[in-house]
Amino acid sequence: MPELPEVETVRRGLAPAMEGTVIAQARVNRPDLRWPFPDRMAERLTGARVLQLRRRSKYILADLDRGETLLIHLGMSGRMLVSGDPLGQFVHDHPAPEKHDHVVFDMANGARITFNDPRRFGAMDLLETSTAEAHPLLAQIGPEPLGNGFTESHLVDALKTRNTPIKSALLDQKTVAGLGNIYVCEALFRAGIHPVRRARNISAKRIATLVPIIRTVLEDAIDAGGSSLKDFRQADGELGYFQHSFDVYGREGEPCRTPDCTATVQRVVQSGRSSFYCPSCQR
DNA sequence: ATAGGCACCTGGTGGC
DNA sequence: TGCCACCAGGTGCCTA
Repeated sequence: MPELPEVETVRRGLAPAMEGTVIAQARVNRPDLRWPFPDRMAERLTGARVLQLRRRSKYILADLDRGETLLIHLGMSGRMLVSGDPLGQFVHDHPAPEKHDHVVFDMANGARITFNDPRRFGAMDLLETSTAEAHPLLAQIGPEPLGNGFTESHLVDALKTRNTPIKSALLDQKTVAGLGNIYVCEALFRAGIHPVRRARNISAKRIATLVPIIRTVLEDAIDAGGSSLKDFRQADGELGYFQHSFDVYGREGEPCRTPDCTATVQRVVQSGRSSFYCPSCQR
């Protein structure tokens, strides 16, 4: 479930097993995910110490002590399983290898990180740390929604000329980083904005309301994900997989959750993807 | 420059 | 049980 909150949850789950620790051995079980891995990736990772795990949009960035940064994207189906952690914080024993385990890091502290991705829309690359932000995959991305750069004036300016549905404009990572199909639907519901409306036709005042709403939607989801980390030991160890209660996403035909609203959640397909909304609350 | 559609890939679900 | 159509949390690339 990798939108920003899930990626942040994964980052937080990986941090205690990886930060400050040497990658004793990195192994790759195939030559590529969405793209070929960089040259000699396993060799370049093996023996490197992870200084810090960062997140930019839906990317995880692992800064290494060799001046390189490992970039990780989970795509649609990517998972990071932590096992064998000596602190007993995660799945204790290494589970049997599974289909689609593409990359494995054995850490010097005994932890094992397994990257599993059935659809292989995920990616890994190695960047020079000092110029990481200039990487083509990162350079065009808009402000972090939980950072200082995501302001009402930014969003108003970014959307006032966009002749595309507000749903599409918010999915565009140049507008704001990290939103995906679920949280755009949820944010538009909370803002009372119909997903099909053209962005430039929505008043600046209404667009401005989206800023705190987007922040809150994402923070709520991160809080929910973070709490699920506590369940790791007895759970099956699936990092980044947690329950979340949605107002509209995936609820086609079910009643709107707004008090006194009698409408049912509708689904409309926009550029090939489902949008869920309440036709009464969202205009 | 911007907008829309396609492609990449596997697995789960529901209908016949 | 088998087969098939359809759906899924992302995003780069190609075309108008």
